[in-house]
Amino acid sequence: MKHFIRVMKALSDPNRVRIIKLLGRKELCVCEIQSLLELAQSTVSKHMKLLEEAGMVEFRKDGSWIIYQLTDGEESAYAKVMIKNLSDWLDDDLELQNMILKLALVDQERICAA
Amino acid sequence: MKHFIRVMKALSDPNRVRIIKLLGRKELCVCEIQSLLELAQSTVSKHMKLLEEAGMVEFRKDGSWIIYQLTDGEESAYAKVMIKNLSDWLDDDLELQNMILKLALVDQERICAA
DNA sequence: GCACCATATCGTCATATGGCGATACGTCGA
DNA sequence: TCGACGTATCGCCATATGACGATATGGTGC
Repeated sequence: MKHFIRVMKALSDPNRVRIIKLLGRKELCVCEIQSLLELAQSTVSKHMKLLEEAGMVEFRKDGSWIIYQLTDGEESAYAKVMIKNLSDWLDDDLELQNMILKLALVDQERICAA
Repeated sequence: MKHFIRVMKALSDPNRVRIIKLLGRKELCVCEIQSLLELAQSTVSKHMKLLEEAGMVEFRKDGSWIIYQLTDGEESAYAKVMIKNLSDWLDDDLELQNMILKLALVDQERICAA
């Protein structure tokens, strides 16, 4: 129950859902997510921590960059199913579409906040 | 996005998830849910309203009883999928198992709080 | 060592959430 | 009509949540 609730809470915030959708397209570092969502860096950092604790994202380090990607879902069945569901859902969301357009600009090089 | 968030928020509370699981077994009136979950009647009523707004439950009247059941999911694709998922999930939850045992006692007649 | 950048953590604030009791509404039976 | 029961709504409170800025941490490069 606890694990399930954690996944549901993780997906109860529009910005976190957007992060999942964006990561479905491409792995991203924190500052890119910050730039795409137009949130304070500390806010994004907190969101990523929650998503990680829910088993939905994982990260690797590249220098001082922390690069997040969706998990394969081996650790959390709930997270795995929800990631799968979300890959089909919400593609008609306008705000998300705009972010994905911006994401295309990042496609070649990392664009960070500062 | 709004609809999706509404479903996720509806499922972000353990008591509401328990209600969904119980309704998966049997339609129930508010006072039965109140008795099974051991919550105040006003609390249950509020939960049911949220679940209804998320498109997860619907109700019919039987005298002064309001009898809730899971929706068929025609109005909300998100609710439909989550109800389907939950039918397989969380069966190992102990608190839920106890409630289902109590539910068996209600199987023949309605047992209400007062 | 020192700046600089990316990220995490902390403190604070406004608002949302989940709980309760009190009360109002609606139905049924006497 | 009145009382009893089932339910909904309201007001209140404690805690959780999501946002921010300020500050700490950790890696890069000079």
